[in-house]
Amino acid sequence: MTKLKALNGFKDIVPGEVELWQHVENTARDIFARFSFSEIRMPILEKTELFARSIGEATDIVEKEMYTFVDKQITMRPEATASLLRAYIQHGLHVQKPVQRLFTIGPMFRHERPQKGRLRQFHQMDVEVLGASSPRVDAELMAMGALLLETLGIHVSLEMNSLGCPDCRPGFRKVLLDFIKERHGVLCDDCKRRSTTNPLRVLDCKNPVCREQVEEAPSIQDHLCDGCSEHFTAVQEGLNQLGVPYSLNKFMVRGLDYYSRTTFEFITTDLGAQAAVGAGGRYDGLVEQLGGSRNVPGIGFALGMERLILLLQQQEELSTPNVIDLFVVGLGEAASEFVFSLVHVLRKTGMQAAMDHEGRSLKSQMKQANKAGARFALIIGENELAEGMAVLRNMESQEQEEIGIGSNLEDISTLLVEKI
RNA sequence: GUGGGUGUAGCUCAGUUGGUGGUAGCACCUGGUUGUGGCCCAGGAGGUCGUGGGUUCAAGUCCCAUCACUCACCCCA
Repeated sequence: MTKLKALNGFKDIVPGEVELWQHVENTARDIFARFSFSEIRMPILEKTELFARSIGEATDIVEKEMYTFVDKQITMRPEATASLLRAYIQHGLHVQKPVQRLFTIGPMFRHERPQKGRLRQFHQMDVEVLGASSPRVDAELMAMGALLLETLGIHVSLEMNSLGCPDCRPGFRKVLLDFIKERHGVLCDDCKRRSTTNPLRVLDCKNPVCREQVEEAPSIQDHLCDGCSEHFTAVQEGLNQLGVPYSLNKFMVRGLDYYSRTTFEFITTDLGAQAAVGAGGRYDGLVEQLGGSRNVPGIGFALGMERLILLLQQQEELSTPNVIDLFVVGLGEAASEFVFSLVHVLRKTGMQAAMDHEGRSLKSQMKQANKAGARFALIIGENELAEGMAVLRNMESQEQEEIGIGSNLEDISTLLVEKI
């Protein structure tokens, strides 16, 4: 029989590792709550059309990376924003509150070749603000992301750009295309292709030759319309006011079609080829494009959880040893049976209690208690059982005392809660 | 889709010019203590050497194929 394994690009998160995930999630939930975000959870399957309409028909994600049930026209979400907006529109959340602040945490699916920090099922923490157009919200959101990463102890840099809007981007695109045409011959093959598919992408090519060529390229920041320009300036002022360090990157482009104006990335150099641990931006036309009300601006970003975890793991081996309250040792069949009942009563009172079910020796059970991180061990053998007492050992101080135990388990439980 | 690297115990890895699979480390079990954990010591268990073919008296080692994993390109969190 062939061994069954998880699919390529799909990973189990096992005990010892899952604690780190919980830590990241708990920290995020705490910070999101401080910024008045509410959680929303959406299904993983959506109509294929939703992603085609939001992310863009011509993007790599939609063209070749989606897990789609072709016969049913449904797709496992490759990102969260589209689903979240669908839910927002479907439930008329804009009516309940003019500004909705929402976050969601969960798995996303893209059929790419896996590599470091990139999986086929990966997890994102996704944050969106709907109905707010103020540049202060852009700054506030970036400040929240920066605070979360800082709280987690992850060192990144924040880079920002503006992609303009449907009014000014086409103009810049033309200027850029002219610039590219002049150097078309020396650009790499990928960029030759990009110059027709998505010229803005040429700006962030990693090829050294292209980089050099593009150094002198026109900056979109010089071609913004008045509205976009004012917004861009105000976002920077907001970041300055909040003391959030950032740098402007005129080469930064985003891969999804829906972005407008502000875009940003939290960047690291410690993840191999994967630079972005988080990225996002404004998408003012998207709600309307998906059939929602007009003039509902939006902005949001996503953090890649696997990437955060990788960074935390390589920054320091932080081990969170498990700790329990009490390990109850039972020696002999009669004592074990008694302990079986006692442990359950202890657990009902809220105590983290454990025992051995294999009838092992005292020494072995003490080892288990130690490994489980028990603060106390309660030893009950045949003698103790007969005499109505037990030995309570403080595992750290090694002090032990005899306590009287009757047949009433609740009384024993109460006594132990006092002692421990 | 394209290119590179790696497959030996649950994990991390040795394995020489081809000559019997490692007293290796971590983890696990038992004992050293008639009923007391961590440290130490002794012992034990654990393997189709990824899989299939080929060369050879002999293959973990050389050759071919295949699968898996991994890193990178593309793209993205």
